[in-house]
Amino acid sequence: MNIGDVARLSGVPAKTIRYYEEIGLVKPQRSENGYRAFRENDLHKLAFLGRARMLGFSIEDCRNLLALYEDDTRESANVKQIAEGHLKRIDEKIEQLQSMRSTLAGLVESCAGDHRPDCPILEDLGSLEAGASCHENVD
Amino acid sequence: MNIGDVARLSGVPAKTIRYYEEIGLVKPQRSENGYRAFRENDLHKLAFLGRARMLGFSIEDCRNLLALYEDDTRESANVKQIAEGHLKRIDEKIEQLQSMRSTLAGLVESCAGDHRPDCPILEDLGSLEAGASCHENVD
DNA sequence: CTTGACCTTCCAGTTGCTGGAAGCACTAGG
DNA sequence: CCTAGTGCTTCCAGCAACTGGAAGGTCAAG
Repeated sequence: MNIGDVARLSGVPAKTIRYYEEIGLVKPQRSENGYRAFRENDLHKLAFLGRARMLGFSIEDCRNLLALYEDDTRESANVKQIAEGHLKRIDEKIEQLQSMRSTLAGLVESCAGDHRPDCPILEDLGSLEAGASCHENVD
Repeated sequence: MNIGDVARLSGVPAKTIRYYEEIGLVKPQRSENGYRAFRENDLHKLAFLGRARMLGFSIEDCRNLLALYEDDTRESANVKQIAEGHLKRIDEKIEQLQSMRSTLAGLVESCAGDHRPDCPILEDLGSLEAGASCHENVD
């Protein structure tokens, strides 16, 4: 199979597949003409990666999960541990976003949104006290 | 004020302040010795930026908000529009994360997490059907 | 006069791709 | 046999929003 075929079948864009090869996640063989030659196994790996990425796993998590996927002697505890770690990170992110959301929603609601310049949103943002002390990374 | 002072007072790291200058968000003057010389106004802008970033506004949003902040003839409707747009993006992100979360939580729960290799998480990730058709960007 | 804290610039790296240019490879049609 | 069109290759650049570090200038205290 050429890269276009696996791209279609796995749902992972060709560009991304080349990138995954570059960082060592897949290692397709090469045909005489220099084209990447994918086997069934590669296709499965790519689908695996696509799905894992859709669930928000980092590339490094994916690398580890893939290693476990390929390892018949794995212990499911290791898989679960990675998944739980990720779940925790998701929960933290959700909380952070919800906290942002509630602040922002409050501000939006309090703003008239008319032709006048008065704006509680800008007033809040401009207040020195509001943020000078706390320091979170949102991402 | 030197950069260290405004960094302390605004809560924005010095590195980040230099970056903000580079991309034109602040334009501090310079002292004889080449040091950046910040005035009260710059300090307020930086605090504004810090707070806006904490609420998840993009740099481009911040640029626009800052312009409105500085513009006495603004209409609060413009501010509100930016804030509402951002609020919508936050809500979408939250939904996406919650959808991930529920899938992942289900998988985690179904995994024994013991010394045996059987693992529903890996089985799900490995299934071709699961993700080949849908294509979202998570961020 | 030296130490240390501060400041400067510039360059590289982060995460996970994505777009584009330049250039082969292959297939179908005239 | 030539050509057009599609698909493949590599490499380089760029996105967001910083962050770290090197190499060096500046300033106040002891």
